[in-house]
Amino acid sequence: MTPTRHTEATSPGGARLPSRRIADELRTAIESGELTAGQKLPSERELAARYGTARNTAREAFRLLETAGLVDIEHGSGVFVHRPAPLIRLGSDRYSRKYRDSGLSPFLLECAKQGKAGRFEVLSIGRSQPPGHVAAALDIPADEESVLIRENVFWVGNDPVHRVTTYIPWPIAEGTGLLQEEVPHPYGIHGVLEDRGHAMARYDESVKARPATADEERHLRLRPGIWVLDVRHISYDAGNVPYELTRFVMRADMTGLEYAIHVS
Amino acid sequence: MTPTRHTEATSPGGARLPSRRIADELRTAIESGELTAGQKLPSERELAARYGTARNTAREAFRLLETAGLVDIEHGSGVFVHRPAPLIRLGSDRYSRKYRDSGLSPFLLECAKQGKAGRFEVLSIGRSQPPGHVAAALDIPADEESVLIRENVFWVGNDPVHRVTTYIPWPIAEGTGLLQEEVPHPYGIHGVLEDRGHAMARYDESVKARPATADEERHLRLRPGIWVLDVRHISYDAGNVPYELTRFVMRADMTGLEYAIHVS
DNA sequence: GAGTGGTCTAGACCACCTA
DNA sequence: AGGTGGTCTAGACCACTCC
Repeated sequence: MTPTRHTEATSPGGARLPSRRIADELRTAIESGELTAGQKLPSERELAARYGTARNTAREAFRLLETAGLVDIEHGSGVFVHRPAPLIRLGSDRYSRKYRDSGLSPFLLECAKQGKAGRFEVLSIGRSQPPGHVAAALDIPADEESVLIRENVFWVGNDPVHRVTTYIPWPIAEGTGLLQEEVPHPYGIHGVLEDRGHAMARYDESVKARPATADEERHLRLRPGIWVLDVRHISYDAGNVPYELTRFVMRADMTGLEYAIHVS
Repeated sequence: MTPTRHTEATSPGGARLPSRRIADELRTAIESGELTAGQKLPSERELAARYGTARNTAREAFRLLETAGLVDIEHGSGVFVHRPAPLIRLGSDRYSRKYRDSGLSPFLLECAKQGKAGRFEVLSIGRSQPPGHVAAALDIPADEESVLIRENVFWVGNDPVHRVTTYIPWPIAEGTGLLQEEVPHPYGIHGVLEDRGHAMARYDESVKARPATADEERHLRLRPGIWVLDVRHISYDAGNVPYELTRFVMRADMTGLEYAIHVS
């Protein structure tokens, strides 16, 4: 009940525990810059010997640091000071018409801007029943095959970073060629929808972070403990019709979002 | 190299491991709804006995589930199916003048909208040297005491949820009363700055997620493994002058962001 | 005080990486 | 092959919670 005050402690109260003590000393060395990103730490066995503990205790110290994002544990190789991954940044202007000349879809546009090689892989395409919250947002029936669903994985270099699911009301998608893998427009899905009479006038995005599901860990090749950003995007045309909903699940250690907001 | 395909497996390859097996069975029970949020799981000792393993193995199973966000482990009480915390949602219109009548600052406005009791606690106020990236963004010298810094913790109910640091160029803050704890304006800091000639015309926000630091775990009372949203907010006035930078560190399990974007 | 999780020991064997 | 982390055992004692 009475919170202990410490000037320097990183593990209040538990500083006496061997695993915390080992972790704290390594943490201090990392945060002070004495150990630099990518540098290899002593092995579990060596730390255990050095501190006179069981190997499991040294191991527990490494776990604490891994959970805090300070080290990367690599099976068979060793433990290394965490090396932050380069971010792919998504700007709120990525749908702007000013980039139309680039002939790139929003995701590839961002990759190009940031000098990265991006591509997307199609997981599935099909007409089907929408989840309830999608039906509600797009104002379509939940009990019919009322949406086209496209599932993609976006890659940056050799890393799968985004798991993307797009829902388009079937009456809008029908006959546009969006059932095929190859999107029949240089500007991507949004180009097709615009030709169909739905030009983006505004969009809403809601952002949450949460641990990855087992499924997402597989698709995005995540080690346990990495969180994802879960973004729900809804596009509206000039008539205020919601004509497209996309859910982005993005590995949070490699993704940044940037929004420019005008205040009225 | 050859990824194994499983129809039902949640832990590819490792399904043979006792800890994974225990975790997978509990995970299935949770995801199927057989165990519901808040429900108590068997104790480590009971699981160990039931599966004929050492207690540590049952314990490891619980750790796997905790990392995935599926259970909450409570020292002395037991392990419970994870009960998601209610979100505090921050909308991109929270600085809009249309809410001026409410007489609430943006954060308290959001709390009121969502029927929650919000308050903020002042950690520190002072004139000091800005960090380099702040100096660059606000276009002020990094080697002088050129900013006013206010550090707050925002509370929702009994939970500290946001750690907030605001930087205001000293020439703007000087003489406004912002050095005192009590902000001399019903609309908060932004009211004061507006009276000072800096009305918000637009703002930029960049969003990232990352594990909490030890310091943040303490201030926000987080258990290890919880990530935070790290938001860098810069306000611009009608003359395009950046007059305020705020860094929000928000516990990601209790925070949602919502943006409405107009496309041109 | 009984029951729960938290930490630790001292060993063993397995899985993976690098050479 | 040798070194590294990954998992497991069968105990022990500590710290916390709840009755």
